Amino acid sequence: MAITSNVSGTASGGVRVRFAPSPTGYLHVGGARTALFNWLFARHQGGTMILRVEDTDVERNRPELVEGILDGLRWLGVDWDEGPYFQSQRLEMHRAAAEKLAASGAAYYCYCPPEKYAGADAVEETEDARKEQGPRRVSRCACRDAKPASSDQKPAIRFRVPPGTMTKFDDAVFGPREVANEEIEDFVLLRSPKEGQSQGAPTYQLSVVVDDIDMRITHVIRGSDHISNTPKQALLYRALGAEPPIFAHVPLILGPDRTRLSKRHGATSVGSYREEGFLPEAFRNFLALLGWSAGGDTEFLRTSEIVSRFSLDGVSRTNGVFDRAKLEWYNTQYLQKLPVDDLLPAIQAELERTKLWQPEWAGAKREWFAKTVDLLRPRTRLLPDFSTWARAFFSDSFEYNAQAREKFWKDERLGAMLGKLADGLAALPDWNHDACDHVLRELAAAEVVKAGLLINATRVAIVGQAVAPPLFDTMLVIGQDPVVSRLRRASGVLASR
RNA sequence: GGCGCUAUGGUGCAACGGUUAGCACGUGGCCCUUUCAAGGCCAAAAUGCGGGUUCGAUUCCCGCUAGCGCUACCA
Repeated sequence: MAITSNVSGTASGGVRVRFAPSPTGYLHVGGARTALFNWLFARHQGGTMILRVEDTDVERNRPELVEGILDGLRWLGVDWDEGPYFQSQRLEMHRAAAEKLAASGAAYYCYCPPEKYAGADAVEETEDARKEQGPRRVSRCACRDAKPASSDQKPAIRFRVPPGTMTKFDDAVFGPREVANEEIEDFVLLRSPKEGQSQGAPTYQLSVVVDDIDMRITHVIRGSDHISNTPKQALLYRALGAEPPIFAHVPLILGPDRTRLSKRHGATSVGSYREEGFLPEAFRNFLALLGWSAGGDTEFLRTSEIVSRFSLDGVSRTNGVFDRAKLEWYNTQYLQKLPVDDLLPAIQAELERTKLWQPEWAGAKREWFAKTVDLLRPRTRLLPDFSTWARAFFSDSFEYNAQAREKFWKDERLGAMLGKLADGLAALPDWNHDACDHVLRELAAAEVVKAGLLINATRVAIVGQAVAPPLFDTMLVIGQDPVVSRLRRASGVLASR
């Protein structure tokens, strides 16, 4: 093919896959999963992951969204070895392919006005007609056989679907497919040029195939909404003298009402889950197991395990519902089970975001930080919990939760008792769990109240929350001086009400 | 309307001719816990319907139904 390529000419051989988003919106979870499956397949096979931006739709295209999509992929941990290539910079190559096909007779010039085929009116007109006719073959344009006598319309190029045969392709998920060519329309390859333009724009069908051939893609892994288009592409491959790749169509992700996941269902962008404070690895684990099965047993799989187990064989053919509750479960599992050191960077980032971070926690007080995170994590669901719910562990400036006060600061005597507790604790020569425990229980006995009353009230006093890790462990990480002063402050608040 | 795909508890998956149909999320209960989680244990909950094939169907075939996808000079 006499067309120029700007694809880097690395050595051939090996698996090559690509993720090809259109910058018409943010990276949504469906696209993210498609990207992830491509990536998992490439990494498992030791192949090459390519990123290609399909930005040929001038109308809907928003170049400024590209960076957001790339960011989403990076956050997800999906990296790529080549690209991003931009389809818009490859138009000449696509046009050349269309012209070549027209020249060889595999395609033809169509002089019909676009309105004849496109537009809401045209579709509706034929809709009724079709209902009465029942099963029928696709109609062929008259231009297929002869150039019309007169037309001032600049031509589009249509693919000439060969009559009388079946078109076949292999799908690693759905198995071998074949359709009668009579069911395939003569689809457009190159649009008729717009007013004032001399050249038409390539269509999606043409561009993907030309690019996939040029980039030597061996496996096309994409959403199953493309499966019906695939015969057209298989035809194009052969017309262009190339063997079609192996296709793998992955099931769609649905909302709770079983319709295709969309904004109506709430958050669908990967970015929104990042902002909510999900851990990328948890999100990845969740996404990987939606429409793919590792084989049964465990569902908590670190990324390296998923990579080593991933295979197209395990991909399901049924569309799946995006289950937010399960995603949250994954997040809590990662928050719980990860080696604490693996978690620290994400929590540091969260605390930096909320201006609570102290540099020494990564240095001299790193051990304290790890211990505190370890203490906190069984009770967290999302990253921001560390700077909201657990704020008092990282700052002296915190508020008393209204429900907590209501629940545990009811007793009138608490103001005085908390003051005495502060005194007792302040006198402690050694700050440890049992000593704190002892002081508190002694006081409870002396005041003839249940220890629980003091424990609960103290918790609110030192962390502002009704829910926190076990009290004496909490005291330990917060430290003697802060605990004492927080108790005095609370005592004052209680006394003055 | 046409063409195609799919069909196991509420959800995600397993069982790929022979199991008391398994696991996980969620739900309910119990244990643990002077908070709340986490954790442990237990429970309820499914093969869409109808025909075949077979000694035997969740599994294979056909029909129906339902859902979804495609049916653009969008991608």
